[in-house]
Amino acid sequence: MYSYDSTTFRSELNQLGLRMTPQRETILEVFRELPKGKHLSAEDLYHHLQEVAPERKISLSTIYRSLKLMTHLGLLRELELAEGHKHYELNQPHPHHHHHLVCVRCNRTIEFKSDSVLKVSMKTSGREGFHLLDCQLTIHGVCVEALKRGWPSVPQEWSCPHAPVDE
Amino acid sequence: MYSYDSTTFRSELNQLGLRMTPQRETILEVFRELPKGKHLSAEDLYHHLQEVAPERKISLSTIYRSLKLMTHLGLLRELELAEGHKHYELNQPHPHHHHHLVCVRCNRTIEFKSDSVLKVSMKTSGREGFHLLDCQLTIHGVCVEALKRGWPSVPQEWSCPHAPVDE
DNA sequence: CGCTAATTGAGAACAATTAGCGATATTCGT
DNA sequence: ACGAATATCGCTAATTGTTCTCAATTAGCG
Repeated sequence: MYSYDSTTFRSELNQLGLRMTPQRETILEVFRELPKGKHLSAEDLYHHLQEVAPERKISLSTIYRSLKLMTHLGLLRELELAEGHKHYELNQPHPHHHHHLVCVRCNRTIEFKSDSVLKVSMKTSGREGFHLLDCQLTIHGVCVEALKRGWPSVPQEWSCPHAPVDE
Repeated sequence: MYSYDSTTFRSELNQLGLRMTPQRETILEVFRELPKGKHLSAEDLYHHLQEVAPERKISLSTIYRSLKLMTHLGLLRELELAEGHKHYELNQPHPHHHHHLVCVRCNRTIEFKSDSVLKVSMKTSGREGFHLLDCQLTIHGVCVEALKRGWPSVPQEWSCPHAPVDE
């Protein structure tokens, strides 16, 4: 296992004068059991619990509070994948750390890994004297399916097409 | 000048059956004159106009509509810098294209450039058959000042510190 | 110039998130 | 274990950022 377990979570909370609660434990558990590549919004999590384990239902407020806390603690990663609301996933260390490619038309999301992005992030944060927490490369594009479907025309002058041509 | 001018904007609009309006022109102008490294939210833009050029005041609805349109057209870039609301800046082609390093405590934002991120993005989108629109690497960290000020402790097990150690 | 459809402004409507507040439950010292 | 101190919970109401509705206006084109 490569990410937080309940015990580590508890001691980290206690170090900060915070407490472990069944709710927090439940939320961590849900994220740990989430299939790879899935991420949940607050609502998603709320409904998921209601369906899968109604006896462990957690109020929306608590969910919001916990997601924020756990993100702040580095347990979770907050994703902004252009769907209007935030999504969360476990924040995993290196070999599992990944980024996202998103189709701006159909919202399809693909995960990918990149050591060079990690390196750039470490180098940059180091140079600026930052303590690195997380780095997310989000690529926006249009997938072939969406293009075929004749979605609104794609403009010509984008930033990335002007990227260096070598390599 | 490396980005859209009003004329290009107009013809692009017209090609799509849309119209150039004083409001849209004003908004483009504001962004073009914005100092490097600054980005505005919808509210920011609204108030900026009210102060700087009250006679050209634009309604909030129109601002939201225009920001969305211009982002969709590729003129603007939508930034999610963890401040709760979206910020916008001109979307600039290669040598000016950049990414952001953000302090999660004080919200200070530093821009930086990276060819390797561009390359990763082009390669990844190409491999998945995506038409590349924009790529943004956002690094979250804590700056030294914030650390010194004794902000809430920083957790130990982060994702990026586990990154490959070679170089 | 005049027609048609895109656009605007104002406010209402929305959806996601947060705050306030008693009631409850976890932690820690004993 | 027990009990005090206080973090946390769930509820509801409030806020925030953003979108929608619709009548009035205006850009684009012949």
